[in-house]
Amino acid sequence: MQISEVSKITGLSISTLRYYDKHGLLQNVQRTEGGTRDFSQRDLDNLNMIECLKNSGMQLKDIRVFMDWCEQGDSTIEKRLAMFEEQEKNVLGEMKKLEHALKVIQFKKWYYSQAKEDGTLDRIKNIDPNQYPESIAALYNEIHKEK
Amino acid sequence: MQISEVSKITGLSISTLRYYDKHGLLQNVQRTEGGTRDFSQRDLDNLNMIECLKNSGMQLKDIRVFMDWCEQGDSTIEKRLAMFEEQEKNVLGEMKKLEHALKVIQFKKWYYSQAKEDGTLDRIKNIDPNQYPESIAALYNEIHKEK
DNA sequence: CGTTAATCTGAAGTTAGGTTTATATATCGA
DNA sequence: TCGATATATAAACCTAACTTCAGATTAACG
Repeated sequence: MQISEVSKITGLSISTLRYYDKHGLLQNVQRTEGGTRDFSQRDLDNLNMIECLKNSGMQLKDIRVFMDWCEQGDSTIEKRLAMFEEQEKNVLGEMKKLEHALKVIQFKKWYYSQAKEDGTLDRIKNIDPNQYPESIAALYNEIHKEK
Repeated sequence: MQISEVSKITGLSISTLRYYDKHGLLQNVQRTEGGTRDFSQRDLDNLNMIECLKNSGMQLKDIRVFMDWCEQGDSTIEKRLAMFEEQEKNVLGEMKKLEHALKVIQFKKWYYSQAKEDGTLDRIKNIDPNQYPESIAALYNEIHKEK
């Protein structure tokens, strides 16, 4: 499978694929007689795993370490398990942050939609929080509760 | 309030605070006679908003635009509302990605915990997916269902 | 008042994750 | 086989978001 084909399938640019190969994220990509890369299904699977780990917030250098472990076989099973356990924590942490950000954004959406109706911020910015409608007050309290 | 104090409160480094000021993310930070910054509660509130928008995945240059709009008053209310609506979509998209990544990670945790018990990948890597325990099969199917 | 600690500025350096460019080969359809 | 594409490499370039550095000034303490 040629690099342009893999690019289309994965959505990664050709230069990114070459970059990943060069930096050891794909192991032993086959080459034709002439030297052009010949990707296999296994390479596609690896690219999928890389994409997932990237989406989970992992850095390429750490993904590379993981890929190396995969090459090394059974002796690295425990390390790989530990890595996924660690990464699960990271993802859950990121999700918490996003959830908080989402609440702030939703509160602000309400706030500015009120201002839009009024044509000015004057009223809304002076409202006492305990006069917010119930669902908004709930958001507001979650945003401002201490950790 | 001195820069070192703000640094402690926000957790941002002193150089980051100066960087934000220089790049227009904070408006009109007051200065003492001698020229040292004198942060106000309003600056702290702005830093909080910046932190939130950053956590939601927004870039500093876009946050700067938003901060400028805030300075400009009522004429930018609709723009600000539109920005939060857009940002809500972005956050929801990010959360979807994280949720997918989390499923893959949890599947892999199970996979490698099995391998760890066995001491080898030999058995687990050859199991047919429809022999996975029910909860794992559910994960597996969600991971592999097409979009 | 002196000195130690904190702050200031502009400019250069850093890291991650690519992209672009220049130049050279390879492969493919007619 | 020719000409048009595709691919290869190394090296330079790029952006975001900071950090570090050098040199100067200011503020705080005893």
